Amino acid sequence: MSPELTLTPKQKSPNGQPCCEPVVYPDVDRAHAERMATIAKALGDPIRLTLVDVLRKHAGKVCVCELVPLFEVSQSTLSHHLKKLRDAGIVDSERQGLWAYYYVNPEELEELSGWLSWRT
Amino acid sequence: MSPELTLTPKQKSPNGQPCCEPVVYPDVDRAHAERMATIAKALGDPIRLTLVDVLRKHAGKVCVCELVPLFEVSQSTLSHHLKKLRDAGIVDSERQGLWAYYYVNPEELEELSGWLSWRT
DNA sequence: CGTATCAATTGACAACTGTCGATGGAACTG
DNA sequence: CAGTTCCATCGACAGTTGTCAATTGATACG
Repeated sequence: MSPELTLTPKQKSPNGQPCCEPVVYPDVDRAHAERMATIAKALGDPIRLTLVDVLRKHAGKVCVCELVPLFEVSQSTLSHHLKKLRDAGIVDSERQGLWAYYYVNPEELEELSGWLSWRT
Repeated sequence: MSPELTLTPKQKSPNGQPCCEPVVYPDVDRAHAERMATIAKALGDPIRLTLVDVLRKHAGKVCVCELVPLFEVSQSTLSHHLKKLRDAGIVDSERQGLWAYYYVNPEELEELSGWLSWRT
């Protein structure tokens, strides 16, 4: 399964020398990696990932009061998760009277999505 | 920018009633969400995300001693990050003499990648 | 054998996370 | 105005995270 390109077999380097020079470098720069890691971190909790799933599959805005009963956590915990998603830019919300409606910003997922589905 | 489907405008529910029934449900089940969240969490740090980038773009196995100088953290911190990636199943390693070679398990990224690139 | 090298593990520590119950503020109802 | 409802925020708390320096264990060299 693992790629079987025979790599340059390492030799022990002479005494006092570091073992090797770096021969590989990242393709993503630091800012790029930080933005994507922020998004990934926000998705790194089952509740938040499911929230994004619900909001994304439902084309439109969803009231918080419909989201709360989907999970077995308190209302304040859910509010906290929604805030994390907002802070990461993945979702946004809008107040209408008593209710708060949430929706996904699909563009914010694109960078990570593109990187993740990179092929050869 | 935001989807402008006019949602069923909510009415205040009669006293003592909850505001609404949930009308939306997740498409992902709990186990599915947990697996993907585990992967996302592992990618939720810039160093780990960059490590995966390096390992993935380099078709083959990369020696830890080449990875360490790419980042401004100590060897033990990098080892810790590699362990997290291993624990999540994203990478695997192989010892050869003194050296440890790491490589990506691309299949482990597919589930999250597929979910993330979902369209309408 | 003794020394050097690479990488994993340990222990420590501050920072952050997920959770809850309680509180607060805005907006609607009567 | 007084009472309700929805949702965000606060304070607390145990658990996890990212980091380092120091140690350990395996392997190689002379």
